[in-house]
Amino acid sequence: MLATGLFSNEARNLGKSARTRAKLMDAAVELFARDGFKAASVNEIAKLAEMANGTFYVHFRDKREIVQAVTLGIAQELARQLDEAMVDVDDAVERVSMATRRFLDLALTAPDWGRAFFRAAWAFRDLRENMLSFLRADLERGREQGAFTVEIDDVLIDTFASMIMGALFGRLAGDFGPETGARVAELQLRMLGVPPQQAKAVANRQLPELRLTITALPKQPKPELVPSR
Amino acid sequence: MLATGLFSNEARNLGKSARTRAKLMDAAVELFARDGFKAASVNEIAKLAEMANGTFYVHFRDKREIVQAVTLGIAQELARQLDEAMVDVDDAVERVSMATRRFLDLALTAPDWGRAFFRAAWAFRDLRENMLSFLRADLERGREQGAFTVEIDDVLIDTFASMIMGALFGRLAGDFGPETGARVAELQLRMLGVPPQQAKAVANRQLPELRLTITALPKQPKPELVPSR
DNA sequence: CCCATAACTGGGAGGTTTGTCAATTTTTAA
DNA sequence: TTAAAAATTGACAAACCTCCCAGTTATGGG
Repeated sequence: MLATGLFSNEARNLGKSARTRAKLMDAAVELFARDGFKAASVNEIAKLAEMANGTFYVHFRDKREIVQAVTLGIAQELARQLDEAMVDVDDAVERVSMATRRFLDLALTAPDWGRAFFRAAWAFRDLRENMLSFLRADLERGREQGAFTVEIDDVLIDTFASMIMGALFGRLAGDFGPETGARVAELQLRMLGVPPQQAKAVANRQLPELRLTITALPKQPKPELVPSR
Repeated sequence: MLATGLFSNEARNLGKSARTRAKLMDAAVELFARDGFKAASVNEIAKLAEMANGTFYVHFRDKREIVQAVTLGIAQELARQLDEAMVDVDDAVERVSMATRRFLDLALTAPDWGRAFFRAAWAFRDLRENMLSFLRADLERGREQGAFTVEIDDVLIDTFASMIMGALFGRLAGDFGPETGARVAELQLRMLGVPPQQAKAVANRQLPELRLTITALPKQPKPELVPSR
């Protein structure tokens, strides 16, 4: 396995230990995506990362620990990217539509990450709830703005998330194409009480270009101010 | 393990072979529900069914085969029960609401079955698609009756199903209470284009008593097709 | 450059898993 | 009743798993 995975890419300028750790995590993502957390074995992870079995235990106490590191890393990075894409969007209708569409685009950009996230979302409640808190904020904003007529409760939040996860699954399985995100966003807005015509219009609004590279870990605070080239 | 599971119950008047097979399937349901299809081991299934490891292989060629038998059995029985509960309901709005609510009630009546179904629905496409065909029929009926304004396509069907599966997960995890079914049905009807007030009213309509016993297998029209060996 | 220390290796202990099989018990039917 | 057929058992081979550890190699601060 070449060190081309997202974690490795992020760690490429760090020390040897960090690079090895990242390589293991990239291999783990690939296997978690394919086989699930339980079925993926440490042996196979080490083998895919091209190192001896024993090396794994230098960097992780046990399998549980790499599962935690990987799922947390994925969730954080997805949340960060999503958040970044929406910083300057105030309208809740736009935000909700954008979150669904962007999330799907993002997950499809790195399908192994998407698959691993899909598994993690059902398996780890805390990770799931962490992601949902962002969602809740946008839904409540929509009520305040008078855009959503539906009552907001836990079941709604969860249902909304399930719609996204279902779409993610379908996209990853190749059942649906790139237009899926817009369609699901439209259905979500209808559910929330946005008039059908507006729901369709907003959900199909063109989004700014998606930056394709994912850098796995939170970035350095600020790049130096450099005169544009 | 006592022979109290649903498959065993169904097979209690059949020959010894069928009873043993059913006992293994009941044990398998329990473990599939808890650990998933991959993580559950044949050893453990046999142990839980109180028989020697070798006996398993008399009744099933390998693990794949019992997984298939169990998931098919669960899906068929749930579909049968659902269908039976709705034979005399013609209005699509009612049917759609009822399907969601009944499905959840049913799955909660036999939580292990519910959990195994939840896992199977994501893992086995054919099983999933088989269930969805029923759904599609009701949604199309609703369009014909002029009750649903939304366009019906594969993404809609899938999204609709995802909402149900999400609710199932939440119910099984104990996150939500019995009112969840009605709430999700309401959200679904809103999404489909039913006016909010009507959606709420229909989704909260009292349902006739749920028959609590599940008989696991449909009456077998013919004897075993496959010669055992 | 030197060498303390960090990183890595690979074999292996001890456990579990799948699937087979000869021996034994139970069921069935003549 | 009895013998053939069916069901069941439990030991076992072979593969694979997790985690450990003694020995080896690579790294980088002084």
